[in-house]
Amino acid sequence: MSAISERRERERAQRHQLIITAARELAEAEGWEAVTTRRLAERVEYSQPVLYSHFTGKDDIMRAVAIEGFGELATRLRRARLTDPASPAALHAVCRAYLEFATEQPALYQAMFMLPTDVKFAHAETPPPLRAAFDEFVNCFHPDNQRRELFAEVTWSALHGIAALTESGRIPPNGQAERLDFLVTQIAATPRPGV
Amino acid sequence: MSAISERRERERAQRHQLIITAARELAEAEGWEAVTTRRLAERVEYSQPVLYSHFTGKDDIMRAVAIEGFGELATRLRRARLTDPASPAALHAVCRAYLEFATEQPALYQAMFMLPTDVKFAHAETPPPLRAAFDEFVNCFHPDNQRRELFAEVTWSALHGIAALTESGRIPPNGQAERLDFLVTQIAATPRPGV
DNA sequence: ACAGCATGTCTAGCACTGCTAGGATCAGGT
DNA sequence: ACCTGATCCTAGCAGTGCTAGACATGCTGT
Repeated sequence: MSAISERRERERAQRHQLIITAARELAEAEGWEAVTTRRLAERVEYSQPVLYSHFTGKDDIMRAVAIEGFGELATRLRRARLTDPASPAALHAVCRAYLEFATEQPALYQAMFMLPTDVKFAHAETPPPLRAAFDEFVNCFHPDNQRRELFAEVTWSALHGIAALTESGRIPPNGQAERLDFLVTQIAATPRPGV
Repeated sequence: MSAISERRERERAQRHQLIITAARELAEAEGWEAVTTRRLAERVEYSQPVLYSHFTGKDDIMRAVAIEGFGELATRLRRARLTDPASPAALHAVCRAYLEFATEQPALYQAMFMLPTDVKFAHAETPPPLRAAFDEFVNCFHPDNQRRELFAEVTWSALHGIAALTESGRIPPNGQAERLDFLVTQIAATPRPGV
């Protein structure tokens, strides 16, 4: 392997990442429906078919963006949890961090959790960063709690519901803090009949 | 207005409904991405432009399907609530009915709550059936509860999260009952520090 | 009863989409 | 110096939502 082909391989890897970043920026700026292969190719200053030498298609590019997002989400959730590891505070911090992530980067969040995907979630082939992000929720609950996974699953689902409905304009963006407080309070509560 | 033009208007109204039903069936059978204006036109046995004499475009057809769904959802939720109006049981029944609705008719649910839309939700122009559906959640909580709307909002969001993540394969379909039980228990609980 | 108007419908086409086949260009090794 | 293989681009395909213009039909005023 010559130095020249090494350089080529390096450039190829850079271009791979360039495509991912360009797709992400374009989606964040104008939405995923504006991310067409032509515009993307123009943006990375190559012709359209070059995209298909890196990815199998548009879906594959979106999947790459999503996986990049899983890593970032995991680190943000982890940092939030470790900032205040006391029991209910940690859950509250992680949940807030999750909602912030979703609102700050709506297109990225869409690629990760809303648009059709074939990324395996609760599965053996689950990307490790995704599993890591989920585990941040699990770790908010006491290790003795045998239903931690269930707790985490429902918490995550509820947060996703809030994020998704807010992003599509089906829930007013105001009062997010109240919803968050209420959700965390109830999840962390010891069941007692009431209402 | 002659009898003939009355008949025409009647036929036109029928065709309007026919388009909506055809779109809905096609979406339910093969997903919304398979609902193209050409296939839809072929299905109703008219040419493509006829669709545009009834609706402003594909979005408009999907909105019509969604609005039809809001009515059906409202009646189902209402029936569930009235079957067992006692306090926590009603909430449980309504939530279960919501999830059943989402799983039984995934494409319809998508049009209503997942795909981009410009239907106003918490707003003056909200379609009455949608408001009625939401009120079924509100009515699960005691009228003295000054935060009923918040309760309902978060409950709905959590259910939507579960439904959305399940439908897109991001959550395994098994264990839906456990998630439902847990959610309702926590929402109905009187807050007490725990975990 | 008939000309003219209005309504309704269709064929054909536009600009766009994701994706791909084929040829041209250029570097590498012999 | 030549061949080989990889790389990249131009051009094109089938399909998308949507629309303009032609055509036929049937209602209406004289």
